[in-house]
Amino acid sequence: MQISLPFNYDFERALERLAGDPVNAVDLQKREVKIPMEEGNVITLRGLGTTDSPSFLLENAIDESQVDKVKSFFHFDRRLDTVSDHFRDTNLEKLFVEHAGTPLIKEFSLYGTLMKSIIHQQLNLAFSHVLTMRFVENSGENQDGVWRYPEPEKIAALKVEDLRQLQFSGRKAEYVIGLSRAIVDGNLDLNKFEKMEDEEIIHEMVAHRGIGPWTAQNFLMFGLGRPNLFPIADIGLQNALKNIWAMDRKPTKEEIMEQIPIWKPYLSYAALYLWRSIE
DNA sequence: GACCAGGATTGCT
DNA sequence: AGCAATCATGGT
Repeated sequence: MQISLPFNYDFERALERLAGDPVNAVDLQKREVKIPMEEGNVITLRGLGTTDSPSFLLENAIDESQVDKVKSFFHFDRRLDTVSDHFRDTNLEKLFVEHAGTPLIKEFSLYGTLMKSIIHQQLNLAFSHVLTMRFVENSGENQDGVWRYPEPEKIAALKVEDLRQLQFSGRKAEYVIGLSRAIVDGNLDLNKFEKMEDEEIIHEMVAHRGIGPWTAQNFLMFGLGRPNLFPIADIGLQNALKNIWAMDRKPTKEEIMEQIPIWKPYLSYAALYLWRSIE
């Protein structure tokens, strides 16, 4: 089926960012991405139009609800011009002109989002991508050329040593296995978060060992697609602000906090574009 | 060979 | 409540 949007949408930039994660199957030449659906099939989404006149070809959906899911993953219902307008006359104006029309794409798996966030804690991007790939190669499965995160049951049954062999730290292995176990046991229900408020979700998530503020905020941004998160503990964001603001040191948490009221309710876009600015 | 990376936990004041 | 040590490895 074909979909067109009544507002600007920069699919190229969205694909470029997706392509930065080797777990994703992105073809920049064909302008398409494969989406492993939880129902078991793989959907292909291809960009046909331009940023000014965006349209898409969506193939292999098994029903209308899957089409809605893909629309949700890619935020086809969220206007982006209002986001850039909000940052006019702020100290991020240039950044938002540069990235105007760039959507916040959700991860295709809530569980995968959480695992990836844990794996990315404290590590440089290159190495965290290596670890994430080892994780899916070892326990997930490849289907039609795209990697699918494993079921939490499979990870819950692993031993710390199994992940240590993949060069996970012992603690990171404990987090990954422990959280998978919590999901299997029903103590952590990622699906119910869909209908909850940001603060309530964060409060519940950080009670679990291995999930701190940064991880919860990342989950909200990239798992649920929430528009108003800024993981202030993130070194990358601090370095990006240092560059944008031409400082000779990273800004303090207090200096960043001053800007939060100005940037809201689109903090996630500020974070997304700041990350893009240093990639 | 330090020091830092898209942090979180633990134990000590 | 706030700080330092700890974690594992790769890049600079």
